[in-house]
Amino acid sequence: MSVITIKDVAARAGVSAKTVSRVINGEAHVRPELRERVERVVAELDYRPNAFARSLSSSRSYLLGLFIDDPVSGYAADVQHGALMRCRERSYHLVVEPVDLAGAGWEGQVRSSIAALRLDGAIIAPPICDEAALTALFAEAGLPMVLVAPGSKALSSGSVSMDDRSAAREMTDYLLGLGHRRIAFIQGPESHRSSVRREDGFRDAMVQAGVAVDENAILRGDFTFRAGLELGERLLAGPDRPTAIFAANDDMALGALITAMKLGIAVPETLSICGFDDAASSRAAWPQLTTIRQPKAEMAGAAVDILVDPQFRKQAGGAQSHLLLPHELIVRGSTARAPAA
Amino acid sequence: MSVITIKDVAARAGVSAKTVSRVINGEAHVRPELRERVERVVAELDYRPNAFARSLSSSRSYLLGLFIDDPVSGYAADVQHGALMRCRERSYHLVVEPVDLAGAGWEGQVRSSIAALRLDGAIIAPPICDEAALTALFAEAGLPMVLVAPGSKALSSGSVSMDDRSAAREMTDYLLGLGHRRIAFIQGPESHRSSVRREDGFRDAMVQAGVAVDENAILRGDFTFRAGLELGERLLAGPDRPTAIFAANDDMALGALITAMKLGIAVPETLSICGFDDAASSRAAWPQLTTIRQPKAEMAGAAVDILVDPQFRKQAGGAQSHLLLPHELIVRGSTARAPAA
DNA sequence: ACAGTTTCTGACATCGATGTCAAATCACAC
DNA sequence: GTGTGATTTGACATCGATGTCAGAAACTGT
Repeated sequence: MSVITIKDVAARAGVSAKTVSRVINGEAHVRPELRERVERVVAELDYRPNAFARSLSSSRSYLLGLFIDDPVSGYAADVQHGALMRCRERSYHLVVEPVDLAGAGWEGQVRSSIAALRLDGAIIAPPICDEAALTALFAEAGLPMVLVAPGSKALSSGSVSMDDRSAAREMTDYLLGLGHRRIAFIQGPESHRSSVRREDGFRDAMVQAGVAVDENAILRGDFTFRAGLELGERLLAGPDRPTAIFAANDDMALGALITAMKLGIAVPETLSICGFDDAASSRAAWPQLTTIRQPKAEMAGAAVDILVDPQFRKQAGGAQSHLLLPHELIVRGSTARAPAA
Repeated sequence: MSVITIKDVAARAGVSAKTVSRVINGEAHVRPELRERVERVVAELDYRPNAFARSLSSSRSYLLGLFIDDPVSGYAADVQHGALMRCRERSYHLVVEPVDLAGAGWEGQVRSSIAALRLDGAIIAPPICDEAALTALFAEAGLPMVLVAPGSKALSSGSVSMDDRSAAREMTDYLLGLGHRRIAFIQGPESHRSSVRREDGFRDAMVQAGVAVDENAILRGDFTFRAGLELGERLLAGPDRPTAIFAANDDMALGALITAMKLGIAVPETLSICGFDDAASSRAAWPQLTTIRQPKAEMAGAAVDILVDPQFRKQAGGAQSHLLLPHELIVRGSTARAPAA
């Protein structure tokens, strides 16, 4: 017999299939003695329930969807890894679905995933978690969802985030504490809402310290390394250059760092640079980047928990928990006391 | 009615469920007229077949598994992306399963995925595609598999790879052509078989050019950035330092690059550095890395094709095609003519 | 026009689990 | 020993599709 079914187990244990089912799913109302007998047979035969049959009858899929904009980015990889590990612990599986909001037909793609896979829940990564048209699709299907680091909490979904604003404030305070006054800020794309919060935090700290914000030193990039290169050049080529650059993500900070090198500006002696994310690449540069550790994997793991835990799942209309995870300021070699001049 | 089933479509089109099924699956033996009618109703109702029911009855899951060692790496991300896109085109789904060969219990995990998900096929990424104990598990389950860039072709599985040896030879020839003679090679871990091929290619070129290989300048790293830092230091700190360093992957090349910077060695003027992979990070450094573009996404896509195409699937014992995809030498700023001295 | 093919089509069983519900068993008090 | 209520257990229907197979319809060629 190539595949072992629940009936085989039942026959061998001398009970009904239903009882075996009860044991497997840890339901109550099974005499300990029987339970043990069934468990032994399950182990003996190395029986594994067929997920499809189970899904079909229970209308639970044991599948979570991770919807993500750019699955190639390091950010995505960290989120995915966190989700994957937690899924594994809870014997769920993860289906990764790229969503290209720029391309046509993404709605159909998403609809199709929802309808065909009968996902038990959706995890939506930034920046697409801020896209109302997307979340509406899930809401419409009554699919519980958890947003990872959304710009704002939605009513119809759970969320897991960090406090971007406070984190940015801490970083700015740290720079101010090092004596920096001319601090440039490289902002992320407007569509990435949580990144907007970072600018808020930056301004908070500056205002509170009574330091004027130079609006010409607040630039907007698209989170890419290339943007960091170009905006870095814009900031550093002219006169009155800043003594510190704070970029809203690591890739852009790295771009600025490389530009500084090209221009022969010493980092951190003459210029401090810091990022945000603690991407893998932030350690793959020299000097290594001072940055904010964003708990990406932890957020994803928590998202899985919210979707899987019965206490959350029961909430009609989906999981509605909102978790805030702690971040951490990581000081590395790219920042130092402001130059004396 | 919240969920539309095949019966709804059948009723509305005035045919049997089986006929609808035929239309959906593009089977022959349906009168064009009926086919069209059914298609119209499917579109009208926006019907999507339930994947579980389908899987249960057809014992095909429309699911492919991607088994990967370290899902966080950039390499993994590229492979995954390639597989994902192709899956989407062919309306398959991808389940990513991390396999930690170092940890205990990975066998059980994999077995469980195979048994519970009834995958239609497995894509196995390097370096674990070279692990006989792992592939044996799939073979045992009769699950078709395709290895991505394996060290050697197995009989029981398909494979998709690039010619690592030739690629390394080309790179070495290129360095030799620039006048370099003292060329160091940073090798990858022994377990990563295809990387061993890169050393072969390096030696081929050196021997063919009649240049002696300095065995002290062939070091072994573990593919990490950190290894590149340390081995780079070992190569560059002493006397007789090489004029070029060829690393078996980009992360290590990057490490070496940073070390050179720390030591104040000008790249590429005094030292040329090149990598292998064309990882995203190879462009996020300055100077940008000369490297070999490995067709990662294409390989993964081809793996999907092999597993999905009926012509391959029919082969008893699994897909056994072996594809070789072209690579490309990408010259960027990190290499230059050897210094005159 | 008719037997012999070939091409369509649908009735029904089936995949392997879980939900429902009623029957069987047990525990305890009187 | 019997009645009451709680706990265990299993028979059977069900989820939504596809596989099988037999019958109906449409073509052959003579």
